[in-house]
Amino acid sequence: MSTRNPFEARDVTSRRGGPVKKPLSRDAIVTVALDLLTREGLEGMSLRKVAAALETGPASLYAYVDDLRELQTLVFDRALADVTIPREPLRDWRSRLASLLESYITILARSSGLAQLAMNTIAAGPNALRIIEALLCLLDEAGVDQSTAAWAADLLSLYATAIAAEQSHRKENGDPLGPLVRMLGSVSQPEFPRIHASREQLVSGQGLERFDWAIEVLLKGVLQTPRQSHDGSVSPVEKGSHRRARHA
Amino acid sequence: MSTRNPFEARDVTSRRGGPVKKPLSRDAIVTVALDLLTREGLEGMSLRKVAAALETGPASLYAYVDDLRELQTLVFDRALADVTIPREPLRDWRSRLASLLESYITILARSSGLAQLAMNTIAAGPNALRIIEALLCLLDEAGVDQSTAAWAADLLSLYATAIAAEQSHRKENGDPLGPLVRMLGSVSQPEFPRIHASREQLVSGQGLERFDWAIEVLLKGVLQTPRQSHDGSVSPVEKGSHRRARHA
DNA sequence: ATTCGACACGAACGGCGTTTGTCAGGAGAC
DNA sequence: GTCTCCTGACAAACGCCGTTCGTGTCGAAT
Repeated sequence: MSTRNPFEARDVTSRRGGPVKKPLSRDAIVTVALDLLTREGLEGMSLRKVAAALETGPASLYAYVDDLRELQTLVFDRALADVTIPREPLRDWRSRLASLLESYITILARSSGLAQLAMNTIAAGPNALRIIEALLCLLDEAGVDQSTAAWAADLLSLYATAIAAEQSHRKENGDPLGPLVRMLGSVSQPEFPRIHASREQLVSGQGLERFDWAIEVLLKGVLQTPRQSHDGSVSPVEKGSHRRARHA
Repeated sequence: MSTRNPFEARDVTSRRGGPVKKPLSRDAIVTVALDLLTREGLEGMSLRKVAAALETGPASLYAYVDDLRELQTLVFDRALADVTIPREPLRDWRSRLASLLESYITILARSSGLAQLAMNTIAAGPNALRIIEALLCLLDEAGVDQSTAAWAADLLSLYATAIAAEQSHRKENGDPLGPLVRMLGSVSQPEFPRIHASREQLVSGQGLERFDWAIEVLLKGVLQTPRQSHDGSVSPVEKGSHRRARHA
């Protein structure tokens, strides 16, 4: 596998063409693949199926992507293009941050295929960067120092991805709660007393309710937990230099 | 696929046996599969490979597991058997909780195969329940009400799983930081100024450092964010009843 | 002794990702 | 204009996968 940056578009000029079939392009491949992923899940996005949808053979795709993994990465970033970055200047950062994460989760939870892909793919494309940049801006606006914000952005996106996967998994099963509820329902009280007592709460809070609580938790925690300096203490001088850097 | 509880051991008496081959058993299958997963990743745990390691054919495994998915679920829970639940009564809950999560992350991050499996599998087996029960106990000891603890346990385990996956992914690549660093290193400053400024911090803090900070964040947040009751307020009466239930 | 149920497992089916090799078309050089 | 080279297009093939089907064997029950 090459070390070429997969997000730089190769200038490939399609040699195929004619009155009947459209020329292939990476854009078309990613578009079709995302559609298949959304409708049929990760297994529905095989190279064969993508190629068939484009009326060609799977080997043709290798002129545009190195392998399936690269296609998956491109598809994931393409999906993130739909995430809305809130930009109203009069709106408080907290609300905008919650909206950003909510949009992210909504996009990912749209289909279990996408959520599953997100759980296994490093988000490093232009759209992912757009989102991280927005997170960092919002955290800065919240008064979080740059160093802490870096880790907080990671924490928030990790959690958002995990929540999206959880929601999409529940959405996928006709029985929305599925095997987990069956397991919790059959838990023996002497063996697992607290689980037994909490079994309804463990699966409660679908959609926004649990998300809202969790964002509260994460933001409260982040705002009160600046990253420690190397000697383990948070010094007022460090805070001061943070403020100066901001106006540079 | 049946609705049988996969964690209840089927009483299967092996009909195969003899001086040369050991009788198959579910335990042996799961053990071999976990070993293969650890050494060769998720793709290394195919039914064919597991069967070959047991000197049989893949079809033989269907007497013991319904399908590959069930085997994966069993393997995941088996791996969680190694998670250490801290039980020293004189040790404070915070320290024990951090140790529990650290043990969980260590086990999962042991191999990228296991971490990947954890990202795609609902933890609902006996060992997973053991961990959730311990989390709930510790949160109770921290003074967190039952309702909030239910969600907090979920939040903590989601995050721990995601961190483990992140760590295992980095561990797997010889270049421990890999494509993400390359991407961050080539980010353009005018387009993504905050990412550019934070690019080193975004990937800093391997191992315990970032984990310790994140646990601080999550615990601070949880302790200050009880779940709202249905009418949106937290009432002292509700806290009272929580305390009474505790001594019941 | 006979029958039944279930483990054991090879063969086969349909599917996958990827590589190899051939063809055809376009660009560039002469 | 002709020739050569490069590259997109893509069929065929390879090796691998999960699962089903069918057959054989053995032990328990009658």
